[in-house]
Amino acid sequence: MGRSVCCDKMGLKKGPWTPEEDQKLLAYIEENGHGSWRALPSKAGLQRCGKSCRLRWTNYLRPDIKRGKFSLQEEQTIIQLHALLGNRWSAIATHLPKRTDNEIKNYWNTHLKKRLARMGLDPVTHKPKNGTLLSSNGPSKNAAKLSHMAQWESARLEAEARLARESKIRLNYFKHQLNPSLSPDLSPTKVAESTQMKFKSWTGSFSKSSDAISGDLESPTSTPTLSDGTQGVTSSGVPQHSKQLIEVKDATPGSPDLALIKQEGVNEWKGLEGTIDFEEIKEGIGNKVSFTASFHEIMVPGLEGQWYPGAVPGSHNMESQMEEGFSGQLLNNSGDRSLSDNEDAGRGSCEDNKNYWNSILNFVNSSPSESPMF
DNA sequence: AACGGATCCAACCGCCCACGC
DNA sequence: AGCGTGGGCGGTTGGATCCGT
Repeated sequence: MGRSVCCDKMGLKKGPWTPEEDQKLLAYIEENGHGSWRALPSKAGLQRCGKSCRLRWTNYLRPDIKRGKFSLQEEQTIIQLHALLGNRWSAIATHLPKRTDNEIKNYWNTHLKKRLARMGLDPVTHKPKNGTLLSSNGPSKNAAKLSHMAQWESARLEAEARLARESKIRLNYFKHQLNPSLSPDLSPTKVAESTQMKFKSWTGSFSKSSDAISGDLESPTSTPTLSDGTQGVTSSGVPQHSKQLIEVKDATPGSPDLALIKQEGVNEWKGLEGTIDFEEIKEGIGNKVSFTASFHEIMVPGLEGQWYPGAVPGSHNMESQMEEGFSGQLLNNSGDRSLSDNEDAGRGSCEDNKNYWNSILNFVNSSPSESPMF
């Protein structure tokens, strides 16, 4: 497999970046985007390799990076996730908004790892080194429980991470709906191709007068019918078009929010839990404006091959929910989960789980002045 | 003040994987 | 199928800074 020629062999600069280099890189990316990292340095007038530029951008210059001291909450998140995921810094970083994997990795290596070691916990396994910590039932039994819980949590986190990725893609998709020029690669088809998602999609034209939209919708194409009577999804994720949607109201052109729709043969209105993409304004006559629109209801996979609407029901702040939701739920649920999970799973193990995290966090939360270990 | 060890963290290195040809 | 390339990831390095003696 080919390997890119490293920087020094090409006579390119290495080492710390100067403010001038940062400025050049920032200015170029702000104007052109990064595109191909390999081609970027010459275009931006930098004597650096593309990889160095990419790292500098992703770890330092990117505008959505939070720098500075880690909060207590962030520390807790890192410790919890590291216990479950190990050194998978990028996976951990997905749960810490605005922190880079490199920063988290450094913080772990320089602060948290040592702190755990001082507390008598193995930084790799997060288990007591001598088997005495947290032990009320005997070291071996406790260790077995911890291992078992860690396996469950790890599996659960894998699923969480997958959902988080999908939500991120969905978020980008909504952003694409708002401003396609910012994210040209996030068309419905491309998004669906890149993840386990499908789109119910309708296309039609209608007119708007005053604040409401109503009118007939017609479809340019025919589509397969699903078993539940809804329309237009292909397994490949390529949107199909439907004749089913016949009326629309309470929708705002350009808005990704909810709309009320009524399907053929159905009397009641229902909220479209997806996004509405108004493609063009065709004409305006008096106070009436006609639109050509396409509607995409995002479907995400559930268990046993079922598909569910992917939007957040009733949400009027979909974006913030998707950005904060999973990591927030993850953390908040670490204790509450024990009360809401399937009771057949065993309340005792849930309590152990809660105690496990509490015990870790109690130690971590203890300031040096409060703990004899520091 | 000077020195040396400890700590921090930006940056680099090397491996891996996905993708296109 | 094999190769070249781009990019992501985790591990490591080394210069800068801090801190104790």
